[in-house]
Amino acid sequence: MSERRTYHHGDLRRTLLAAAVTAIDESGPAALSLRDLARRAGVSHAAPAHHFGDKSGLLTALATEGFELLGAALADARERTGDLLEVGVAYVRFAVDHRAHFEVMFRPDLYDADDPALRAARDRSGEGLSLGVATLPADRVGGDALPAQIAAWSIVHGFATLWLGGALPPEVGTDPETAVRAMARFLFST
Amino acid sequence: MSERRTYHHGDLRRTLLAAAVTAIDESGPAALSLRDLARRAGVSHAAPAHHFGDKSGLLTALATEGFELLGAALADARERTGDLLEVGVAYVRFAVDHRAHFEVMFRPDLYDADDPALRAARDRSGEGLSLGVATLPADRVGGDALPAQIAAWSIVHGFATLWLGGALPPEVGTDPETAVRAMARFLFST
DNA sequence: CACTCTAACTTGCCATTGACAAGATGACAC
DNA sequence: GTGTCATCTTGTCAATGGCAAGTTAGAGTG
Repeated sequence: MSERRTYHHGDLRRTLLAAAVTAIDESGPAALSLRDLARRAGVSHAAPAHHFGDKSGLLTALATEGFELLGAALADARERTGDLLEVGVAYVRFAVDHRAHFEVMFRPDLYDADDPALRAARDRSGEGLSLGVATLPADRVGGDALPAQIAAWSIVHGFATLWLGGALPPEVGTDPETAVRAMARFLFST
Repeated sequence: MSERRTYHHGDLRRTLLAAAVTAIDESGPAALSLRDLARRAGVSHAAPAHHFGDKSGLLTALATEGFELLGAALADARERTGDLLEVGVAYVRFAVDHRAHFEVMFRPDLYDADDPALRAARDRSGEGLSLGVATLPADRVGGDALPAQIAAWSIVHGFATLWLGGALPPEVGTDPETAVRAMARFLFST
């Protein structure tokens, strides 16, 4: 980043995506500036355009990367534990650990939601959760699995969003995983 | 808006907030431009600054208005029905019917989250949900009410966010209220 | 009614940004 | 060694947010 000897950067695309993550972590996706990313990467102000076309192109790439990471995290949790609760915990953990990705992924007005690569990654990550719901006993889910899927997704997504937004009261504590498990204990205690 | 005879607009503050809602409904909060709002209101490009200071000031006012509307909607549902489910439905309905407000309210990087008026409105609207949870029978909630509150909030907030983001599969249908009720039936059927 | 005071709004300006066009560089194939 | 093309740069333009200084009208005061 600091000292570049060659005219060609060599790995600018990934460098820019990493810089975007840092910048968004610092000040949110609204304040993101392509020129700032270029400065962070030590390249000219127009270099990002070559790799991503425009700002929404860069965010499309970032969201795609995010959906791929999320899909992998959910699949891993399911294969390791076979337990829907653990898949849910992994969802929240992903949101907290990859805040910048997560904040872009669910803001389709920032990127091109019709991009084929993005759609594919998004669909794959969606499978992660529905396969997780499939680990529930059939009599628990009932005839139609859809409400169970929507419920599971809403719970973890809502919690993650509220947590990231700082909207939850301080009594919830500082560890999201603990709070998610307490919530699950309440919901499925009956 | 169209024909202004007097030098003073007379109701510019509210006009600008209404224009902001329209603009955000059209293209999301990221694309919001103060100068565009000024054009919509038929005033000069610097007029908004007089009422709101800067962009984040305008969004602070919009978020405050949103929290007040949400608080009123939740209180109304609770007083009318005394049923937590109906409070939850009102939450989702608010998000769908006041999309622009909702999208700003939970994006604190866009506004000044420490503004006193905003904090007051936010706390009042938060009460709406916790009082709703208080309508549940005590043995259902258990010793600590916090997990129940977080759960209720996460469910409706997550559903609303996913719905607005267009992330839910098309099989969910076109009426959010129906989907919320189906989800609740699944969660509390046991 | 005349006068003043001030909130409401305007005009003009500057730095920054996203986007585009045209040019410079160098890695790689042949 | 030569050409070719992706990669990156320089230069430019319109639009934006924000600030400073000026203008207007309306409300209050005598």
